[in-house]
Amino acid sequence: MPQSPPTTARYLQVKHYILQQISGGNLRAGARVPSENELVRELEVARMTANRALRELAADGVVVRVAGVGTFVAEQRVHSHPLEVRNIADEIRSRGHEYEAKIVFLGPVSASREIGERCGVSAGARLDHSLLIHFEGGVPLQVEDRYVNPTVVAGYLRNDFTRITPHEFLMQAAPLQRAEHTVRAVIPDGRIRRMLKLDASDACLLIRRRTWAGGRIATAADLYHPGSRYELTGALQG
Amino acid sequence: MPQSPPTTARYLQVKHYILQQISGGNLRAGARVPSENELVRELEVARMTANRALRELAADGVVVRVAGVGTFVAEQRVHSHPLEVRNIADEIRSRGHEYEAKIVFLGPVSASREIGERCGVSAGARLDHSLLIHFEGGVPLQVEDRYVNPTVVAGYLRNDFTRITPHEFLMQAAPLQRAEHTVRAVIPDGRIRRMLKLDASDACLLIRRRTWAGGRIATAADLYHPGSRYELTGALQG
DNA sequence: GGATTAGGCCTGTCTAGACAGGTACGCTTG
DNA sequence: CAAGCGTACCTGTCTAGACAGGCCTAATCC
Repeated sequence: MPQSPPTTARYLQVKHYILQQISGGNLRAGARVPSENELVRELEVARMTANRALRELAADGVVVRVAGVGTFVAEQRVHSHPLEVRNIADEIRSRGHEYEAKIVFLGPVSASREIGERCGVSAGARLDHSLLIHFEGGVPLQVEDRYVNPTVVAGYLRNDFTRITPHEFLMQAAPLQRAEHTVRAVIPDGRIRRMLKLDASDACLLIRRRTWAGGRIATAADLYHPGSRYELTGALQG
Repeated sequence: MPQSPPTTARYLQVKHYILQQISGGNLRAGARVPSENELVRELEVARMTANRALRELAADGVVVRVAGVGTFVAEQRVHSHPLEVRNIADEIRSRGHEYEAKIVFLGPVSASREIGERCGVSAGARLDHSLLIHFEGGVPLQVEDRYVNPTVVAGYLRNDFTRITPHEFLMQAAPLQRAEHTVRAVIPDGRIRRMLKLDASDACLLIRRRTWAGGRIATAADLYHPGSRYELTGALQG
C-alpha cells in the first residue's frame, strides 16, 4: 500500500525540492546539488527517480551535470521563446518567480516624425504611449517602450498595467494579424541603462516589434533586455 | 557481454528509429507510433528504455502521448520562427553589395567538452571546424564560428568557402530537419572584436544556431555581428 | 435495445540492482 | 619531488518487474 494520496509524482517532488533550495537561497549558482545517492538517502526514493529529476532539471537548464563530478546549479540565464509573441509576465511566472511592473509613463503623446513613420501615421498624430519596466523577482528584466495607435486599438490608456500587461490587453483587444520583429544589440543610453540598472559596459538586446490589426499598424514597441541576463531562443521546423 | 561498441545509447537508437520512420514518410502526422511494448518486442529493449525515448520525443514536440490511448506523430508546428535560416551571401548581394569571405581556420578538431555537448557528441570526438569572416563591400559583417559533425554531414572540409558559403553547402548536403536559435547581446572578446574591426565599446549580436538532420545535430554555429551594423528581422503570422 | 461491466492495452510511475566510464584525490613508488 | 596508480564517488545507462489509472471495446445483463 502506497502513501495515502500520491498526488504528485515523486520525481516531481524531488525537482520541487531542489528548486526550492535554489530559489530559497540555500543553493546559489555554481553550488553543488545533492548527488543522486544523497537524494536517495535523504528523500527515500530510488536512484532512477532522483536521476530523472536531476536529468529534467538539467534539460530545463536549471542545473548542469558533469559525469564523474557532480551536479551544479547553473548560472542564471533567462531565455524566452522568441518572437512567438509571448507575455513576459507569464514567462517570468512560469519560471516560478515573482512578476512586477513599474509604470514610468502612461499617456497620450503627439507623434514625432520618426515615431509617426514607425506607426504609419503622420507626424503630430495622437498616439498612446507607455513606458514600463518589468521586474523578475525585483530585478529589472525588460524596459518596454510602446506606442499604440488609438484609432486601431481603443482604450489602451484606461488599463492598469501593474495588473495586466500591455501584451495581454492588446491580444484580447485586437486580433493580431501580423507581427514584425527586429533584433539588435545596442549599448543602451543612460535612461535605459538606469532603468535596467546596468553598467556602462553592458550590452542590451533590443527587440523592436510592430504588430498589425485590421490591416493597419496597431502598435510599435521597443523592448530592451539586459544582455547579461536575457537571451532569445527558438526552434524552426524546416 | 554487451555488443561490441555500445557507441550510442539504446534510448537514442530508439529515438533515431522513430525519427527515421517519420522523416522517411512511414509515419505521417497523426499516425500512431509503436507503443512502448511494441518497441520492447521489436527493438529488444526494456520498457523503461522505450519509455525514455518516447518521453523525450514528446518533450521535443515530435510526438504527442495520451495516457491509455497511445503515442502519435505531432501535427506540424503552426507558426514558424521568424529568424529564417538565411544565407548571408544572398543577403549581401540582394542589397547590391559585393560579398567576400575570408577563411581564418578550416580543419578537423577534437571536440572540447563544451563543444561536444553543443554538438551532441562526446568530448574528443572529431568535428569539422571552420572560422570565417564574411565581408560586405570590404566591411566585416559576420564572424562565423562553425562546427560540423562529419558523421551527419560528410565532406564539409572539401569545400572552398570563398566560393560557396557553409550555409549553402549544408542546405544541399543535408535536409534540414529543425533549427534552434539563441540570440544574445554580448560585448565581444578581443579576437572577435579584431575580426569585426570593432571599438571596445561596441556591442555584438551573437546568434547561436544549431541544426538537426536525420534526428541528429548536424552543425552548431556562433554568428557574431557588429551591433552597429546589423539587425535581424522577421515576420510572424498570428 | 440500452445500460453496465469486465478485460485488455496503453501510458505513467517507481523500485532495486547492475555495469560502464569519467574525475579527483591521496598514497605509493621510483 | 614527481610520476603513476588505486580507490572512492559521481553521472549515465540498462534491465525486469510491479502497480496505478485512463481509455476503448466487447460481452453481458436488464
